[in-house]
Amino acid sequence: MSDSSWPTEWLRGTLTLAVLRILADGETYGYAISHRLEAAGFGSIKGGTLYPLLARLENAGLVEVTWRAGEGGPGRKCFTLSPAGCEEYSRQRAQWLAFAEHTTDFLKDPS
Amino acid sequence: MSDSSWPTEWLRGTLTLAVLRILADGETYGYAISHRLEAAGFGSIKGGTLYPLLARLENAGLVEVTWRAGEGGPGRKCFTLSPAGCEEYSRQRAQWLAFAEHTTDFLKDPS
DNA sequence: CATGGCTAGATCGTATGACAATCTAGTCAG
DNA sequence: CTGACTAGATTGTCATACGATCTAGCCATG
Repeated sequence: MSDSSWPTEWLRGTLTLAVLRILADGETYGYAISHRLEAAGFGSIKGGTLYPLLARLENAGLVEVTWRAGEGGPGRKCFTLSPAGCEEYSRQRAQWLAFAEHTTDFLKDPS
Repeated sequence: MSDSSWPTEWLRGTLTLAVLRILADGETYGYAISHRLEAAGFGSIKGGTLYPLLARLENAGLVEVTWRAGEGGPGRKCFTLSPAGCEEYSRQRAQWLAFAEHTTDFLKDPS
């Protein structure tokens, strides 16, 4: 439990969903997202991973972007879930819960 | 149920574990593994995915390989879990169960 | 006997995407 | 002025999943 870094291959798939999950809590920005991911046990996600991912979300119309002047720091690019993003999040969330259950069963069942 | 295979990004991470799971039932060969994966709801895994994966397992010393003459067909390359493979499987299995629980909690908890 | 279909394994080229390293730029403390 | 921290972004590299394709053995049909 202590170190709790999951294999990166597992995180890769979940990362988009995890980001959607965080965005579902309300507007945030990249830097904060990376900290929340780390706090949530997803390890430290690097800029080279996170920013392209956010760009993909933006590109897919799942998030809306606003620039805000930073308080005590540089400007922030803030992200909110678009309606399509909310929908996509619910869909993926439900699907992941089903997937987790499915794989759990698969691993537990004898043959 | 049947048609909707999971997003490939999710399968990617789980695929190795799923193969280990199947190998844990005893000796099999590639072609049969791909059928069992499909039957288990992992979609149809192509040769270009499965054989390199099996080669990686072999390379890592997690499986042992035997050639057997095919009954009514070409020869088969049969795989068994090595002791190290058994250990690795238990480890990954436990870790995945924990991971599934962790992500489930993460998705369910409000903020 | 020739053809096509099934089993079985393997390889190649392409595309995706995660990561480390690096860069710019703003603020603040010393 | 310098260094630390926040914040976003880019670049190059590496791993790997996939589709397509190939070889090869066996069988049934025509």
